[in-house]
Amino acid sequence: MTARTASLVKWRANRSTHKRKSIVDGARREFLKNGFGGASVDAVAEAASVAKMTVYRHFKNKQALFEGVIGELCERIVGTDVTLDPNLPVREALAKFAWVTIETVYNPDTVELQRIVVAEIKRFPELGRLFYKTGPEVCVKALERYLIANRGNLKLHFTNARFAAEEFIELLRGYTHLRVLLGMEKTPSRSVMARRVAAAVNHVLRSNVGAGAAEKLYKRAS
Amino acid sequence: MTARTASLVKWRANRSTHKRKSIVDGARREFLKNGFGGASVDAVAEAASVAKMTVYRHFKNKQALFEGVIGELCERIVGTDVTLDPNLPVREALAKFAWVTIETVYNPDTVELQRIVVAEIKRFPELGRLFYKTGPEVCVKALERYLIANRGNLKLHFTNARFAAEEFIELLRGYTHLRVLLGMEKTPSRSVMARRVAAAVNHVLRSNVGAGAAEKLYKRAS
DNA sequence: GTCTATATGAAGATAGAC
DNA sequence: GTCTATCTTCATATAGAC
Repeated sequence: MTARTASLVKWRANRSTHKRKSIVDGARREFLKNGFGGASVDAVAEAASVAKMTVYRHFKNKQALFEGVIGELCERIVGTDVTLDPNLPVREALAKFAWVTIETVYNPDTVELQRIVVAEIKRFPELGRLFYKTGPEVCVKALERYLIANRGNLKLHFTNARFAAEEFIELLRGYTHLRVLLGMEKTPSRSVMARRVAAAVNHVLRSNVGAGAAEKLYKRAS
Repeated sequence: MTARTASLVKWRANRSTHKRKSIVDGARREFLKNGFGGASVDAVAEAASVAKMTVYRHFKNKQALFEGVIGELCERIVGTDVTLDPNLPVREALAKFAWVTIETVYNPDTVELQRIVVAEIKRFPELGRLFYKTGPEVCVKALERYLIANRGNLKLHFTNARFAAEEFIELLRGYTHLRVLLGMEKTPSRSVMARRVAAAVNHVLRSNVGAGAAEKLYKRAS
């Protein structure tokens, strides 16, 4: 093989992976916007500036494409930093964790992802589990571990760490989340989020710091 | 018009409304099982034991049928008794309300309805509002009114009744609801529900009655 | 009002040239 | 690997007899 043909092969491979990426990007936009049924492969191809056949070259069928896109989304929505800093005072560690979590939960892409996963749960049951394991469960487990580790240090009011962790995130998410899912409200403002952070932290610690203090903790944390 | 033709007309009208009902029933089953896109009008017609044309005779198109079915479902899922009994002690009134609410929330039909409404929120934005107004909002408002009315009587810990009411229902629903929506768990057992009832009531009253007591309250209430 | 039979159109998937 | 053009299926919606 000459140097010239080698570089040609390489260029082709690069172009191929590049196209694959643009297909996945286009498919993500289309799926998030219109759902599985609403997004046509034609639309995906057009969004990716690619011929439809090229889509089928890279993915066996529409379902494989969907699974690929949603799987990738699930894994990247929760970043790496969902641990609670053991060096901070407990209240601050909780508040910082709460801020990271609530911003992820209310991220428009996350909301759209949850909608579409719930919508297609019958057709793709595995995606429901994947979403839960890569998203909510990661957060709950991190918090649970932290609560257990700090059980002795502080007067925390819980008998079951897992249960307490879930309540924490439940209160953090709040009723607003339902309205957002139902398309009645946009992403909540920072002050609304601050209120939720305060509610969650106060509940697990059983004390009374207002939303203002939570806002300060946000500034310090970010 | 003779008596005989009159009765014939009446019989025909009855048959027509009867068919309409069976169409709506069949459509509800199909839509709840397969969603809007997954349910074909053919399937609806077959489920209703009716020719497809008859479906189009009663409903302009598939979307009108869907809106009719979902609308009807929304309105009947929340029964009439979402008021809090002012004659009961506060704790019992709250627990009774909580039981009625949580059983509605976790009713399989309700879960499926929420899934499908969320799924089709882009295509049918009004249905999201309808669902919220006829379901969650009714509960929140009833509780909010009750909390305001009883603010003076008892040492309740809230500054904003609306907010407290939402937190109550949020804790009542619990994290389990997410797992149910994601298809990972079935309808929770009565003991799990009792735990949730206790969590919600305790939170709003800031005290400590366990799930066992809530179970007793359930028996007394039903 | 209800049925059988059919038109219309959209969308998933493929054939074959380059 | 990528494209244009095409096939096929299936679901919405309608026409016309009874």
